[in-house]
Amino acid sequence: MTESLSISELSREFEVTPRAIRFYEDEGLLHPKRRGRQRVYSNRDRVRLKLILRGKRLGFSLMEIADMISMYHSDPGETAQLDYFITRIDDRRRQLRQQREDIETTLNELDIIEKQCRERLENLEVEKQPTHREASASRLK
Amino acid sequence: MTESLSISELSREFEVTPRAIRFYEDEGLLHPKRRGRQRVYSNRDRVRLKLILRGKRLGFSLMEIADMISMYHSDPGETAQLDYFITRIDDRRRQLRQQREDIETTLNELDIIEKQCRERLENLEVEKQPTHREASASRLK
DNA sequence: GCCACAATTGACGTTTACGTAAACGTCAAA
DNA sequence: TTTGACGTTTACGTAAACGTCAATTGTGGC
Repeated sequence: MTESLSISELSREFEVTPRAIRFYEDEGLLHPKRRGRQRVYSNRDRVRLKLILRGKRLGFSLMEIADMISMYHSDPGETAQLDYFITRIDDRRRQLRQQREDIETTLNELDIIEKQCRERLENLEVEKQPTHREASASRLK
Repeated sequence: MTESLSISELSREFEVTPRAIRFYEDEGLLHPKRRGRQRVYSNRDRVRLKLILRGKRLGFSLMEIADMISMYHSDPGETAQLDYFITRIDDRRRQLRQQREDIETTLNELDIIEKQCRERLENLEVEKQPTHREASASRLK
């Protein structure tokens, strides 16, 4: 059941180049098995790649992403390490909340801008047909 | 009332280096006035810088940010341009929504991870005091 | 066994977003 | 007048994240 994929299959599935995937491995973010020289990606690797790409969409650097992924599996033994670990989690959380806030703000602004655009569009439509023709309904181009 | 700032004042206010600010100008994202050779930043420039930094926090490239900022002020005259404009807005919106979704997912995962950490922490505390000492309250280091 | 094609491994190139250093102007305080 | 503290331009350096190209090396299919 543990599907194993070649690099090109994985590449197509996530729309990233094989080069990128190999690069992530060089950077220690992926550790596929090998069949001879060939890389074989397990389902676990797929999940990791998904995490990497999600991190990228959020603008994180590969190092930050590596750090986050390590959180998923690391099992720090000592209390001090656990404390530090939790601190790191908190930092990430703060950062993500900030981003979420930035997104809300930007989305609101986009709404306003689009509204202005649509108004401007309507005005242009009206200008184009200044005659007594009735309601200028939506015109299909 | 239109406060005018020097580059170092602006730099301190937003915690970016003067170098970065000049770079944004080179890239066409800022257009401060000049008093002689010196740059003078108006309130409008401050707002722009704020937008730039917000874009950066969201992981956008300077080019994308420039594009977004242009949306705030551009006044496309033709209908076709307006249509294209609205398309661009929609694209950005889609991207931002995706990011927001990614953030929610990640935040949830962080919650789970932290919870596991805290459980592990409690276990460690218990292990350290296996005697009949009463409730192990919080210890200050 | 041979061929086409996929995969691998270097190695160098490229873009983005600044950092850093050099060399100089400016103005006010000591 | 010297000395900082800023500011400017020019230029080169750099780290990150791949792209690109070449040279090999398997490897499945006939």
